[in-house]
Amino acid sequence: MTDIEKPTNFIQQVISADLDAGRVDSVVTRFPPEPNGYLHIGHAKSICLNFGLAQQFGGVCNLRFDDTNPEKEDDEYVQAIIEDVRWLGFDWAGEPKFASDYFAQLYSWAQHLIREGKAYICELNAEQMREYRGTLTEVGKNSPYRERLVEESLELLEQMKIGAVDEGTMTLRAKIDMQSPNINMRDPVMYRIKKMAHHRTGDTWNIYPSYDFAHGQEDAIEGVTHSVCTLEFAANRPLYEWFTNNLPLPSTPHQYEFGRLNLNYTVTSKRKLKQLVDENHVDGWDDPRMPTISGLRRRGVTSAAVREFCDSLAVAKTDGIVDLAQFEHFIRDDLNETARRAMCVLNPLKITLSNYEEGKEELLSAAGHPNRDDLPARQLPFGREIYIDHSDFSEDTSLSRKKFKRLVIGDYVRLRGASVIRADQVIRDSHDQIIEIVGSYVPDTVGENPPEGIRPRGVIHWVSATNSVDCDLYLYENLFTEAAPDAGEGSFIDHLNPQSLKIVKNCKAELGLGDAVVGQQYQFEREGYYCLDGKHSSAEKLVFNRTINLR
RNA sequence: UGGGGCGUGGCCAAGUGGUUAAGGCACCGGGUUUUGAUCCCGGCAUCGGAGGUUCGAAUCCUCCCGCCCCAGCCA
Repeated sequence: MTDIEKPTNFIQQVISADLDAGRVDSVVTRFPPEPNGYLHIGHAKSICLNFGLAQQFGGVCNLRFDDTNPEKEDDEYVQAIIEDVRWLGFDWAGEPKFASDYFAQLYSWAQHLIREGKAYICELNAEQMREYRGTLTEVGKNSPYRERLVEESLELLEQMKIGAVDEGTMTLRAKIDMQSPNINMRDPVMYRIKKMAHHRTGDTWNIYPSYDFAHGQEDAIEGVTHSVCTLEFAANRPLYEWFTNNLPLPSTPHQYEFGRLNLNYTVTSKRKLKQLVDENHVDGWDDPRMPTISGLRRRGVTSAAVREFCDSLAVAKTDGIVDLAQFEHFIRDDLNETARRAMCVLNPLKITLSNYEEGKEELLSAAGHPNRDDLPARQLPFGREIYIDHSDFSEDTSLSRKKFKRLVIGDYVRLRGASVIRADQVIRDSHDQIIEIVGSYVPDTVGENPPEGIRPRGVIHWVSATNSVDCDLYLYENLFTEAAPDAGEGSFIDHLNPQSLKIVKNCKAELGLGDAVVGQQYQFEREGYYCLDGKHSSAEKLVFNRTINLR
């Protein structure tokens, strides 16, 4: 596509070096979401990175669900994530993987560490454990259970596993260093008791491995060579390495961290997105205002646009906030190329062309796209009565041609794909509101320049008043009024934009839009990009979502 | 404050001692245009600060300043 060589990021450099030095034979990456929510644009960056890396180096990428905490996880999320990754255009190696598939293996590795004297059952409760852990500036102190006998720990772990121990009373901990300046190394928890059914393993287990005890081992089992995660896990890397170094693993993966994506005027935290859904601030996870993959899809954003955007992002260790305008650029860029053109009048104002034969209707042909002839042409019914948008007419005839390239009394304008017309007279109702314009058309100007002396001020869109389809338009704005909804005091909820959804009813769309299908993008010329909403649209009522306006 | 990480134009960034300091977004001019769209042309920084090393530093050293992450039996 582009002949400009893209600079390589630091992870690509590491992989190249590993390949060159023979440290790895082929690349294996993974995208490891926890199925506790829907994927969002931030995940898209990680997905494009991980699957992209595998593609670039001829390796493979796994989709792995990190389902180590049954508390917040659900199969609903598993299915949604699978759909979203597919929609983004990626395919994983083999079947999706699950951390829960490795629970038995993890358990025996835990026993291994106990036997090696590197793990123990601790009976400190949560509060005590916090006290013993120390703080950022003070070292911690050893748990009184730290030197428990191996056999005893082994037996207690088994008791925990079968459900004979109460939640919160015991944990399995790695015996590392309570004096470590890295708090993550102060005897971290490997297993905690949760007498809770797991969405895949049911009630087989009463204990579940912690993220730290699970992640590196999952990577090792799958032969992941480069385990790429976000910056906040950097402090966990020594622990990741401690486990991979102290366990008899089938391979030794390595962790690399990059900066997660932050976008202004939106939130990208599963917790906050879930709150928006749970408190009904939005119409579900796939509300078109949500930065979720499903929301973007419903909004009409193409997966190509998401991919292009993600590829434009730097993979580095800086944590900046990307301007929403950058994402919007890629959305428009793709839609401009792919969206079919159509016309829709949001705020209809009737124009009667007095010199056009009454009862006559002709079919005009318009291009499906200005510079693509592979898209089918459209048929536009044209007659004596048409609609234009109210905002395309002004009574102020002093407006300069340059400033107002639309219709004014006594002047001409080109109807897109049709004739040049002139406005002659304004008709008002009893409240002095303009309800109709009487005008005239210039014969033989369809696809032809008007005669000398007639200079249209501009080109406006229109639709037949007698042969069109009605529809409602959902216009979306940013969900938040603040660039950084999370910043400052108060809740991000306080910064919700009350104007984020505006519904415009009874719009007039060109006839062909009656056959619009979900998943097809349209550009309503001079208005913006739209798509049929799968949730609100029905046979009787067409509903279109505005993906984004034109610049 | 202990540990880890990061600071290049309004935003995202490339840059790994010698280049006129890439590119994209945004913005501002101008041209084309039956979408005030697209497209095209042009404009737009001395690199957090201060010292130092060097013939030469955004790139190396020192000190300072600022921001982010870690004190869940979350991930």
